[in-house]
Amino acid sequence: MDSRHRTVATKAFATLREHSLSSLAQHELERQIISGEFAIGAKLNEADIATSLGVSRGPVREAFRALSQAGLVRVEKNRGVFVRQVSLKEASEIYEVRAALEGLIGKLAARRIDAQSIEQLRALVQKMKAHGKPHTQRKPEAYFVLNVEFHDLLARAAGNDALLTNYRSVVNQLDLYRRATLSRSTESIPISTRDHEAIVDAVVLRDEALAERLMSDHVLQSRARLYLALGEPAAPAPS
Amino acid sequence: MDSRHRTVATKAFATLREHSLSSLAQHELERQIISGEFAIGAKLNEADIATSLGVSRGPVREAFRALSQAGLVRVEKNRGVFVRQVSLKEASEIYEVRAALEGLIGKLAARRIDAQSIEQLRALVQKMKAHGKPHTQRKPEAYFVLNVEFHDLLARAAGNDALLTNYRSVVNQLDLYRRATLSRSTESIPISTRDHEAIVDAVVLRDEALAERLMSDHVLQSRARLYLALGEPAAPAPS
DNA sequence: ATTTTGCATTTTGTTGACAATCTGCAAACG
DNA sequence: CGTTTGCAGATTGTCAACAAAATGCAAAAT
Repeated sequence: MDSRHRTVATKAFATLREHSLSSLAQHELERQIISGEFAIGAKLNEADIATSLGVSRGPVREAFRALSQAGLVRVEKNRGVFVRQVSLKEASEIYEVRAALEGLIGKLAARRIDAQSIEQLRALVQKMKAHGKPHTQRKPEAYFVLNVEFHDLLARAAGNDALLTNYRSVVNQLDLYRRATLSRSTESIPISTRDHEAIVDAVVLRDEALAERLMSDHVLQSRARLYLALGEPAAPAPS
Repeated sequence: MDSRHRTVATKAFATLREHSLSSLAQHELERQIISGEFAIGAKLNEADIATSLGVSRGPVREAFRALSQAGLVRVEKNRGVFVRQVSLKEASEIYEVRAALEGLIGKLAARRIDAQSIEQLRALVQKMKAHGKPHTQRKPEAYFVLNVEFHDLLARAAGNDALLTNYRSVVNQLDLYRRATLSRSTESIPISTRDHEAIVDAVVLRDEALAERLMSDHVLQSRARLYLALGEPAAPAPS
Protein backbone atom coordinates (compact mmCIF):
# COMPACT_ATOMS: atom_id res chain seq x y z
CA MET A 1 0.00 0.00 0.00
CA ASP A 2 1.22 3.46 -0.92
CA SER A 3 2.41 5.07 2.30
CA ARG A 4 1.09 8.43 1.16
CA HIS A 5 -2.40 7.01 0.89
CA ARG A 6 -2.08 5.18 4.13
CA THR A 7 -1.16 8.45 5.86
CA VAL A 8 -4.21 10.20 4.48
CA ALA A 9 -6.43 7.34 5.50
CA THR A 10 -4.89 7.32 8.97
CA LYS A 11 -5.55 11.01 9.40
CA ALA A 12 -9.17 10.71 8.36
CA PHE A 13 -9.49 7.72 10.65
CA ALA A 14 -8.04 9.62 13.59
CA THR A 15 -10.30 12.59 12.90
CA LEU A 16 -13.42 10.45 12.89
CA ARG A 17 -12.29 8.73 16.08
CA GLU A 18 -12.13 11.90 18.11
CA HIS A 19 -14.73 14.14 16.48
CA SER A 20 -18.38 13.30 16.03
CA LEU A 21 -20.13 14.09 12.76
CA SER A 22 -22.01 16.85 14.60
CA SER A 23 -18.83 18.69 15.56
CA LEU A 24 -17.39 18.19 12.08
CA ALA A 25 -20.57 19.63 10.61
CA GLN A 26 -20.48 22.49 13.12
CA HIS A 27 -16.93 23.53 12.25
CA GLU A 28 -17.45 23.14 8.53
CA LEU A 29 -20.63 25.22 8.60
CA GLU A 30 -18.92 27.84 10.76
CA ARG A 31 -16.12 28.04 8.21
CA GLN A 32 -18.58 28.35 5.35
CA ILE A 33 -20.58 31.06 7.12
CA ILE A 34 -17.55 33.13 8.08
CA SER A 35 -15.88 32.74 4.70
CA GLY A 36 -19.00 33.95 2.98
CA GLU A 37 -19.97 30.79 1.13
CA PHE A 38 -23.49 31.36 2.38
CA ALA A 39 -25.11 34.72 1.82
CA ILE A 40 -26.14 36.77 4.84
CA GLY A 41 -29.69 35.85 5.78
CA ALA A 42 -29.59 32.78 3.55
CA LYS A 43 -31.79 29.87 4.53
CA LEU A 44 -29.85 26.75 5.44
CA ASN A 45 -31.81 23.71 4.28
CA GLU A 46 -31.25 20.72 6.55
CA ALA A 47 -31.57 18.06 3.88
CA ASP A 48 -29.39 19.87 1.34
CA ILE A 49 -26.62 20.50 3.85
CA ALA A 50 -26.81 16.95 5.15
CA THR A 51 -26.40 15.68 1.59
CA SER A 52 -23.52 18.02 0.79
CA LEU A 53 -21.71 16.96 3.97
CA GLY A 54 -22.51 13.31 3.39
CA VAL A 55 -24.31 12.82 6.69
CA SER A 56 -27.91 12.56 7.82
CA ARG A 57 -30.02 15.37 9.21
CA GLY A 58 -29.42 14.53 12.86
CA PRO A 59 -25.81 15.74 13.12
CA VAL A 60 -26.72 18.80 11.04
CA ARG A 61 -29.49 19.74 13.45
CA GLU A 62 -27.11 19.38 16.38
CA ALA A 63 -24.60 21.62 14.63
CA PHE A 64 -27.34 24.20 14.06
CA ARG A 65 -28.03 24.37 17.79
CA ALA A 66 -24.39 25.06 18.58
CA LEU A 67 -24.12 27.68 15.83
CA SER A 68 -27.26 29.35 17.14
CA GLN A 69 -25.74 29.61 20.61
CA ALA A 70 -22.59 31.04 19.01
CA GLY A 71 -24.68 33.77 17.40
CA LEU A 72 -23.94 32.75 13.82
CA VAL A 73 -27.40 31.53 12.82
CA ARG A 74 -30.96 32.28 13.77
CA VAL A 75 -33.45 29.44 14.28
CA GLU A 76 -37.16 29.92 13.59
CA LYS A 77 -39.34 27.05 14.69
CA ASN A 78 -40.96 25.19 11.81
CA ARG A 79 -39.47 27.68 9.37
CA GLY A 80 -35.80 26.94 9.26
CA VAL A 81 -32.30 28.11 10.08
CA PHE A 82 -30.87 31.31 8.60
CA VAL A 83 -27.44 32.91 8.53
CA ARG A 84 -27.71 35.61 11.17
CA GLN A 85 -28.36 39.14 10.03
CA VAL A 86 -26.62 41.64 12.28
CA SER A 87 -28.28 45.04 12.23
CA LEU A 88 -26.38 48.31 12.54
CA LYS A 89 -27.67 48.71 16.08
CA GLU A 90 -26.55 45.21 17.03
CA ALA A 91 -23.17 45.70 15.38
CA SER A 92 -22.71 48.91 17.31
CA GLU A 93 -23.46 47.12 20.56
CA ILE A 94 -21.11 44.27 19.69
CA TYR A 95 -18.40 46.81 18.91
CA GLU A 96 -18.74 48.16 22.44
CA VAL A 97 -18.26 44.68 23.88
CA ARG A 98 -15.32 44.08 21.57
CA ALA A 99 -13.71 47.33 22.68
CA ALA A 100 -13.87 46.19 26.31
CA LEU A 101 -12.42 42.79 25.45
CA GLU A 102 -9.67 44.25 23.26
CA GLY A 103 -8.78 46.63 26.07
CA LEU A 104 -8.28 43.65 28.35
CA ILE A 105 -6.32 41.89 25.60
CA GLY A 106 -4.00 44.88 25.34
CA LYS A 107 -3.48 45.00 29.09
CA LEU A 108 -2.76 41.28 29.45
CA ALA A 109 -0.66 41.07 26.30
CA ALA A 110 1.53 43.90 27.59
CA ARG A 111 1.94 41.88 30.77
CA ARG A 112 2.65 38.48 29.27
CA ILE A 113 3.66 38.55 25.62
CA ASP A 114 6.85 36.65 24.76
CA ALA A 115 9.68 37.52 22.37
CA GLN A 116 8.47 35.25 19.60
CA SER A 117 5.01 36.77 19.50
CA ILE A 118 6.54 40.25 19.48
CA GLU A 119 8.53 39.30 16.40
CA GLN A 120 5.42 37.94 14.70
CA LEU A 121 3.52 41.12 15.54
CA ARG A 122 6.26 43.29 14.05
CA ALA A 123 6.37 41.17 10.91
CA LEU A 124 2.62 41.55 10.50
CA VAL A 125 2.80 45.31 10.95
CA GLN A 126 5.51 45.52 8.28
CA LYS A 127 3.37 43.55 5.86
CA MET A 128 0.43 45.82 6.56
CA LYS A 129 2.56 48.89 6.02
CA ALA A 130 3.37 47.65 2.55
CA HIS A 131 -0.32 47.56 1.74
CA GLY A 132 -0.68 51.17 2.81
CA LYS A 133 1.79 52.51 0.28
CA PRO A 134 -0.12 53.93 -2.70
CA HIS A 135 2.22 52.61 -5.41
CA THR A 136 1.73 49.00 -4.39
CA GLN A 137 -1.91 48.47 -5.27
CA ARG A 138 -2.87 45.22 -3.60
CA LYS A 139 -6.19 43.75 -2.67
CA PRO A 140 -7.88 45.31 0.37
CA GLU A 141 -9.02 41.78 1.16
CA ALA A 142 -5.40 40.81 1.85
CA TYR A 143 -5.07 43.69 4.30
CA PHE A 144 -8.24 42.59 6.03
CA VAL A 145 -6.79 39.11 6.56
CA LEU A 146 -3.57 40.54 7.99
CA ASN A 147 -5.57 42.76 10.31
CA VAL A 148 -7.54 39.79 11.61
CA GLU A 149 -4.32 37.87 12.19
CA PHE A 150 -2.80 40.84 14.05
CA HIS A 151 -5.69 41.04 16.49
CA ASP A 152 -5.95 37.28 16.95
CA LEU A 153 -2.23 37.04 17.65
CA LEU A 154 -2.55 39.64 20.38
CA ALA A 155 -5.59 37.84 21.76
CA ARG A 156 -3.58 34.63 22.01
CA ALA A 157 -0.66 36.48 23.57
CA ALA A 158 -2.93 37.67 26.38
CA GLY A 159 -2.75 34.15 27.79
CA ASN A 160 -6.39 33.90 28.86
CA ASP A 161 -8.43 31.16 27.18
CA ALA A 162 -11.81 32.46 28.32
CA LEU A 163 -10.94 35.87 26.92
CA LEU A 164 -9.75 34.35 23.64
CA THR A 165 -12.95 32.36 23.23
CA ASN A 166 -15.20 35.32 23.94
CA TYR A 167 -13.14 37.57 21.69
CA ARG A 168 -13.34 35.22 18.73
CA SER A 169 -17.07 34.78 19.16
CA VAL A 170 -17.59 38.54 19.13
CA VAL A 171 -15.35 39.01 16.09
CA ASN A 172 -17.22 36.33 14.17
CA GLN A 173 -20.50 38.10 14.80
CA LEU A 174 -19.06 41.43 13.68
CA ASP A 175 -17.81 39.78 10.49
CA LEU A 176 -21.42 38.94 9.68
CA TYR A 177 -22.24 42.61 9.77
CA ARG A 178 -19.19 43.64 7.76
CA ARG A 179 -20.03 41.14 5.06
CA ALA A 180 -23.64 42.26 4.92
CA THR A 181 -22.65 45.86 4.30
CA LEU A 182 -19.52 45.13 2.26
CA SER A 183 -17.91 47.61 4.60
CA ARG A 184 -14.53 46.00 4.90
CA SER A 185 -13.19 48.79 2.78
CA THR A 186 -14.15 51.33 5.43
CA GLU A 187 -10.89 50.34 7.07
CA SER A 188 -8.59 53.28 6.68
CA ILE A 189 -5.29 51.50 6.13
CA PRO A 190 -2.87 54.33 7.00
CA ILE A 191 -4.69 55.22 10.22
CA SER A 192 -5.13 51.60 11.18
CA THR A 193 -1.44 50.90 10.60
CA ARG A 194 -0.39 53.85 12.76
CA ASP A 195 -2.64 52.48 15.51
CA HIS A 196 -1.07 49.07 15.19
CA GLU A 197 2.45 50.40 15.50
CA ALA A 198 1.54 52.35 18.61
CA ILE A 199 -0.10 49.27 20.11
CA VAL A 200 2.95 47.11 19.48
CA ASP A 201 5.16 49.76 21.02
CA ALA A 202 3.01 49.95 24.15
CA VAL A 203 2.93 46.18 24.49
CA VAL A 204 6.68 45.85 24.05
CA LEU A 205 7.26 48.55 26.66
CA ARG A 206 4.96 46.60 29.01
CA ASP A 207 2.82 49.70 29.44
CA GLU A 208 -0.40 47.91 30.38
CA ALA A 209 -2.57 50.98 30.85
CA LEU A 210 -1.50 52.47 27.54
CA ALA A 211 -1.94 49.23 25.62
CA GLU A 212 -5.39 48.82 27.15
CA ARG A 213 -6.45 52.31 26.12
CA LEU A 214 -4.97 52.13 22.63
CA MET A 215 -6.66 48.81 21.88
CA SER A 216 -10.04 49.96 23.14
CA ASP A 217 -9.84 53.25 21.27
CA HIS A 218 -8.70 51.47 18.13
CA VAL A 219 -11.91 49.43 18.10
CA LEU A 220 -14.14 52.39 18.91
CA GLN A 221 -12.55 54.35 16.07
CA SER A 222 -13.36 51.49 13.73
CA ARG A 223 -16.95 51.79 14.83
CA ALA A 224 -16.90 55.54 14.32
CA ARG A 225 -15.52 55.09 10.79
CA LEU A 226 -18.32 52.65 10.13
CA TYR A 227 -20.97 55.18 11.09
CA LEU A 228 -19.21 57.83 9.04
CA ALA A 229 -19.10 55.59 5.96
CA LEU A 230 -22.80 54.90 6.30
CA GLY A 231 -23.58 58.58 6.59
CA GLU A 232 -25.44 57.99 9.82
CA PRO A 233 -26.43 61.23 11.50
CA ALA A 234 -24.82 60.43 14.82
CA ALA A 235 -22.71 57.74 16.36
CA PRO A 236 -23.58 56.78 19.92
CA ALA A 237 -22.59 59.29 22.54
CA PRO A 238 -18.85 59.39 23.14
CA SER A 239 -17.46 57.99 26.36
CA MET B 1 -64.48 22.65 31.25
CA ASP B 2 -62.89 24.44 34.20
CA SER B 3 -61.59 27.77 32.96
CA ARG B 4 -58.56 27.42 35.21
CA HIS B 5 -57.64 24.20 33.49
CA ARG B 6 -58.34 25.61 30.10
CA THR B 7 -56.00 28.49 30.83
CA VAL B 8 -53.21 26.14 31.85
CA ALA B 9 -53.77 24.04 28.77
CA THR B 10 -53.76 27.15 26.59
CA LYS B 11 -50.46 28.30 28.03
CA ALA B 12 -48.84 24.92 27.48
CA PHE B 13 -50.26 24.90 23.98
CA ALA B 14 -48.86 28.34 23.22
CA THR B 15 -45.48 27.37 24.65
CA LEU B 16 -45.26 24.29 22.47
CA ARG B 17 -46.28 26.32 19.46
CA GLU B 18 -43.38 28.72 19.70
CA HIS B 19 -40.66 26.64 21.33
CA SER B 20 -39.28 23.36 20.04
CA LEU B 21 -38.69 20.49 22.42
CA SER B 22 -34.95 21.05 21.98
CA SER B 23 -35.10 24.62 23.26
CA LEU B 24 -37.38 23.60 26.11
CA ALA B 25 -34.91 20.88 27.05
CA GLN B 26 -32.04 23.34 26.73
CA HIS B 27 -33.58 25.88 29.09
CA GLU B 28 -34.72 23.27 31.58
CA LEU B 29 -31.29 21.65 31.67
CA GLU B 30 -29.65 25.05 32.00
CA ARG B 31 -31.90 25.80 34.95
CA GLN B 32 -31.12 22.47 36.56
CA ILE B 33 -27.38 22.89 36.08
CA ILE B 34 -27.27 26.44 37.44
CA SER B 35 -29.57 25.68 40.35
CA GLY B 36 -27.38 22.78 41.37
CA GLU B 37 -29.79 19.93 40.75
CA PHE B 38 -26.93 18.17 38.99
CA ALA B 39 -23.63 17.82 40.80
CA ILE B 40 -20.55 19.43 39.28
CA GLY B 41 -18.90 16.96 36.93
CA ALA B 42 -21.97 14.72 36.98
CA LYS B 43 -22.60 12.60 33.91
CA LEU B 44 -25.81 13.47 32.10
CA ASN B 45 -27.33 10.30 30.70
CA GLU B 46 -29.19 10.94 27.46
CA ALA B 47 -31.85 8.29 27.94
CA ASP B 48 -32.54 9.14 31.57
CA ILE B 49 -32.88 12.85 30.85
CA ALA B 50 -35.03 12.19 27.82
CA THR B 51 -37.35 10.09 29.97
CA SER B 52 -37.48 12.63 32.79
CA LEU B 53 -38.34 15.40 30.31
CA GLY B 54 -40.82 13.21 28.49
CA VAL B 55 -39.13 13.52 25.10
CA SER B 56 -36.90 11.33 22.97
CA ARG B 57 -33.11 11.50 22.82
CA GLY B 58 -32.96 13.70 19.71
CA PRO B 59 -34.03 16.98 21.30
CA VAL B 60 -31.86 16.20 24.34
CA ARG B 61 -28.79 15.76 22.15
CA GLU B 62 -29.54 19.07 20.42
CA ALA B 63 -29.84 20.77 23.81
CA PHE B 64 -26.49 19.28 24.82
CA ARG B 65 -24.81 20.91 21.83
CA ALA B 66 -26.13 24.33 22.74
CA LEU B 67 -25.16 23.91 26.39
CA SER B 68 -21.69 22.85 25.34
CA GLN B 69 -21.30 26.03 23.28
CA ALA B 70 -22.53 28.00 26.30
CA GLY B 71 -19.76 26.48 28.39
CA LEU B 72 -22.08 24.68 30.81
CA VAL B 73 -21.31 21.09 29.83
CA ARG B 74 -18.39 19.19 28.39
CA VAL B 75 -18.95 16.61 25.65
CA GLU B 76 -16.68 13.60 25.29
CA LYS B 77 -17.26 11.57 22.17
CA ASN B 78 -18.60 8.09 22.87
CA ARG B 79 -18.31 8.74 26.60
CA GLY B 80 -21.04 11.18 27.40
CA VAL B 81 -21.91 14.69 28.52
CA PHE B 82 -20.78 16.06 31.88
CA VAL B 83 -21.58 19.17 33.88
CA ARG B 84 -18.56 21.37 33.28
CA GLN B 85 -15.85 21.48 35.93
CA VAL B 86 -14.28 24.93 36.12
CA SER B 87 -10.78 24.84 37.54
CA LEU B 88 -9.35 27.60 39.71
CA LYS B 89 -7.18 28.75 36.81
CA GLU B 90 -10.17 28.89 34.48
CA ALA B 91 -12.27 30.68 37.08
CA SER B 92 -9.53 33.23 37.52
CA GLU B 93 -9.43 33.85 33.78
CA ILE B 94 -13.20 34.13 33.59
CA TYR B 95 -13.12 36.63 36.46
CA GLU B 96 -10.79 38.83 34.38
CA VAL B 97 -13.26 38.77 31.49
CA ARG B 98 -16.13 39.47 33.83
CA ALA B 99 -14.29 42.46 35.30
CA ALA B 100 -13.92 43.95 31.83
CA LEU B 101 -17.59 43.36 31.04
CA GLU B 102 -18.78 44.72 34.38
CA GLY B 103 -16.63 47.79 33.82
CA LEU B 104 -18.46 48.41 30.56
CA ILE B 105 -21.77 47.71 32.29
CA GLY B 106 -20.96 50.37 34.88
CA LYS B 107 -20.02 52.89 32.24
CA LEU B 108 -23.11 52.33 30.11
CA ALA B 109 -25.47 52.07 33.07
CA ALA B 110 -24.22 55.44 34.32
CA ARG B 111 -25.00 56.80 30.87
CA ARG B 112 -28.42 55.30 30.34
CA ILE B 113 -30.09 54.04 33.52
CA ASP B 114 -33.64 55.29 34.10
CA ALA B 115 -35.38 56.39 37.30
CA GLN B 116 -37.25 53.13 37.79
CA SER B 117 -34.11 51.02 37.65
CA ILE B 118 -32.41 53.37 40.07
CA GLU B 119 -35.23 52.81 42.53
CA GLN B 120 -34.97 49.06 42.11
CA LEU B 121 -31.22 49.22 42.66
CA ARG B 122 -31.64 51.19 45.86
CA ALA B 123 -34.28 48.78 47.13
CA LEU B 124 -31.94 45.88 46.50
CA VAL B 125 -29.09 47.59 48.31
CA GLN B 126 -31.33 48.20 51.32
CA LYS B 127 -32.32 44.55 51.42
CA MET B 128 -28.68 43.52 51.22
CA LYS B 129 -27.78 45.92 54.02
CA ALA B 130 -30.28 44.14 56.26
CA HIS B 131 -28.43 40.88 55.67
CA GLY B 132 -25.19 42.47 56.78
CA LYS B 133 -26.45 43.40 60.23
CA PRO B 134 -25.21 40.79 62.73
CA HIS B 135 -28.41 40.61 64.78
CA THR B 136 -30.51 39.55 61.82
CA GLN B 137 -29.08 36.13 61.09
CA ARG B 138 -30.39 35.19 57.69
CA LYS B 139 -29.25 32.68 55.14
CA PRO B 140 -26.16 33.67 53.16
CA GLU B 141 -27.91 32.00 50.22
CA ALA B 142 -30.52 34.75 50.27
CA TYR B 143 -27.80 37.39 50.09
CA PHE B 144 -26.24 35.58 47.17
CA VAL B 145 -29.52 35.75 45.25
CA LEU B 146 -29.88 39.46 45.94
CA ASN B 147 -26.31 40.04 44.79
CA VAL B 148 -26.99 38.24 41.52
CA GLU B 149 -30.12 40.32 41.01
CA PHE B 150 -28.21 43.55 41.69
CA HIS B 151 -25.62 42.80 39.04
CA ASP B 152 -28.14 41.54 36.51
CA LEU B 153 -30.27 44.64 36.98
CA LEU B 154 -27.28 46.84 36.24
CA ALA B 155 -26.43 44.68 33.23
CA ARG B 156 -29.94 45.21 31.87
CA ALA B 157 -29.76 48.94 32.61
CA ALA B 158 -26.67 49.20 30.40
CA GLY B 159 -28.98 48.89 27.40
CA ASN B 160 -26.72 46.67 25.32
CA ASP B 161 -28.12 43.23 24.45
CA ALA B 162 -24.82 41.78 23.25
CA LEU B 163 -23.21 42.87 26.49
CA LEU B 164 -26.05 41.39 28.55
CA THR B 165 -25.82 38.05 26.76
CA ASN B 166 -22.06 37.80 27.18
CA TYR B 167 -22.27 38.89 30.79
CA ARG B 168 -24.84 36.26 31.70
CA SER B 169 -22.86 33.53 29.97
CA VAL B 170 -19.74 34.45 31.92
CA VAL B 171 -21.63 34.61 35.22
CA ASN B 172 -23.16 31.19 34.61
CA GLN B 173 -19.72 29.70 34.11
CA LEU B 174 -18.41 31.31 37.28
CA ASP B 175 -21.36 29.90 39.20
CA LEU B 176 -20.16 26.43 38.23
CA TYR B 177 -16.88 27.18 39.94
CA ARG B 178 -18.50 28.69 43.03
CA ARG B 179 -20.73 25.68 43.45
CA ALA B 180 -17.82 23.28 43.05
CA THR B 181 -15.89 24.96 45.85
CA LEU B 182 -18.89 25.91 47.98
CA SER B 183 -17.25 29.31 48.04
CA ARG B 184 -20.34 31.45 47.98
CA SER B 185 -19.65 32.23 51.60
CA THR B 186 -16.38 33.89 50.67
CA GLU B 187 -18.52 36.92 49.88
CA SER B 188 -17.78 39.46 52.54
CA ILE B 189 -21.21 40.98 52.98
CA PRO B 190 -20.24 44.30 54.63
CA ILE B 191 -17.50 45.05 52.08
CA SER B 192 -19.66 43.97 49.19
CA THR B 193 -22.51 46.16 50.39
CA ARG B 194 -20.25 49.20 50.69
CA ASP B 195 -19.10 48.57 47.12
CA HIS B 196 -22.68 48.36 45.94
CA GLU B 197 -23.64 51.66 47.54
CA ALA B 198 -20.66 53.39 45.96
CA ILE B 199 -21.55 51.92 42.58
CA VAL B 200 -25.17 53.09 42.80
CA ASP B 201 -23.98 56.56 43.77
CA ALA B 202 -21.61 56.75 40.82
CA VAL B 203 -24.29 55.55 38.41
CA VAL B 204 -26.86 58.01 39.74
CA LEU B 205 -24.35 60.85 39.42
CA ARG B 206 -23.75 59.76 35.81
CA ASP B 207 -20.04 59.46 36.53
CA GLU B 208 -19.21 56.94 33.81
CA ALA B 209 -15.50 56.66 34.51
CA LEU B 210 -16.03 56.14 38.22
CA ALA B 211 -18.81 53.59 37.75
CA GLU B 212 -16.62 51.71 35.28
CA ARG B 213 -13.70 51.57 37.69
CA LEU B 214 -15.79 50.66 40.73
CA MET B 215 -17.53 47.82 38.92
CA SER B 216 -14.32 46.39 37.55
CA ASP B 217 -12.53 46.65 40.89
CA HIS B 218 -15.52 45.11 42.66
CA VAL B 219 -15.18 41.97 40.55
CA LEU B 220 -11.40 41.79 40.88
CA GLN B 221 -11.73 42.08 44.65
CA SER B 222 -14.13 39.16 44.61
CA ARG B 223 -11.49 37.18 42.82
CA ALA B 224 -8.85 38.26 45.31
CA ARG B 225 -11.07 37.17 48.21
CA LEU B 226 -11.50 33.82 46.48
CA TYR B 227 -7.74 33.26 46.34
CA LEU B 228 -7.44 34.37 49.95
CA ALA B 229 -10.13 31.95 51.10
CA LEU B 230 -8.37 29.12 49.30
CA GLY B 231 -5.07 30.01 50.89
CA GLU B 232 -3.45 30.21 47.49
CA PRO B 233 0.10 31.56 47.69
CA ALA B 234 -0.42 34.32 45.15
CA ALA B 235 -3.19 35.78 43.11
CA PRO B 236 -2.28 36.83 39.58
CA ALA B 237 -0.14 39.93 39.35
CA PRO B 238 -2.09 43.11 40.08
CA SER B 239 -2.93 45.45 37.26
C1' DA C 1 -59.70 41.82 -10.36
C1' DT C 2 -58.87 40.58 -5.79
C1' DT C 3 -59.33 37.65 -2.07
C1' DT C 4 -60.09 33.25 -0.16
C1' DT C 5 -60.10 28.40 0.09
C1' DG C 6 -58.29 23.87 -0.57
C1' DC C 7 -54.81 20.76 -1.86
C1' DA C 8 -50.18 18.97 -3.15
C1' DT C 9 -45.49 19.58 -2.17
C1' DT C 10 -41.74 20.71 0.56
C1' DT C 11 -39.49 21.23 4.90
C1' DT C 12 -38.99 20.80 9.65
C1' DG C 13 -39.85 18.24 14.29
C1' DT C 14 -39.70 14.04 16.58
C1' DT C 15 -39.24 9.41 17.29
C1' DG C 16 -37.62 4.60 17.44
C1' DA C 17 -34.35 1.33 15.57
C1' DC C 18 -29.83 -0.11 14.49
C1' DA C 19 -24.69 0.23 14.58
C1' DA C 20 -20.53 1.43 17.00
C1' DT C 21 -18.17 2.14 21.16
C1' DC C 22 -17.24 1.93 25.88
C1' DT C 23 -17.43 -0.23 30.63
C1' DG C 24 -17.19 -3.69 34.03
C1' DC C 25 -16.29 -8.11 35.24
C1' DA C 26 -14.88 -12.68 35.07
C1' DA C 27 -12.10 -16.28 33.18
C1' DA C 28 -7.76 -17.55 31.18
C1' DC C 29 -3.03 -16.91 30.96
C1' DG C 30 1.71 -15.97 32.28
C1' DC D 1 -0.68 -12.74 42.16
C1' DG D 2 -1.02 -9.61 38.56
C1' DT D 3 -2.13 -9.01 33.71
C1' DT D 4 -4.62 -9.85 29.66
C1' DT D 5 -8.45 -11.39 26.97
C1' DG D 6 -13.07 -11.98 25.94
C1' DC D 7 -17.64 -11.51 26.57
C1' DA D 8 -22.36 -9.12 28.10
C1' DG D 9 -24.63 -5.08 29.14
C1' DA D 10 -25.13 -0.32 28.85
C1' DT D 11 -24.53 4.04 26.41
C1' DT D 12 -23.68 6.94 22.65
C1' DG D 13 -23.64 7.95 17.41
C1' DT D 14 -26.13 7.81 13.31
C1' DC D 15 -29.77 7.04 10.38
C1' DA D 16 -34.27 6.55 8.15
C1' DA D 17 -39.22 6.78 8.65
C1' DC D 18 -43.20 9.08 10.22
C1' DA D 19 -45.84 13.22 11.96
C1' DA D 20 -46.69 18.07 11.89
C1' DA D 21 -46.31 22.44 10.00
C1' DA D 22 -45.45 25.79 6.40
C1' DT D 23 -45.31 27.02 1.48
C1' DG D 24 -46.85 27.67 -3.17
C1' DC D 25 -50.26 27.51 -6.43
C1' DA D 26 -54.47 26.89 -8.63
C1' DA D 27 -59.38 27.01 -8.46
C1' DA D 28 -63.45 29.08 -6.51
C1' DA D 29 -65.87 32.81 -4.52
C1' DT D 30 -66.96 37.67 -3.91
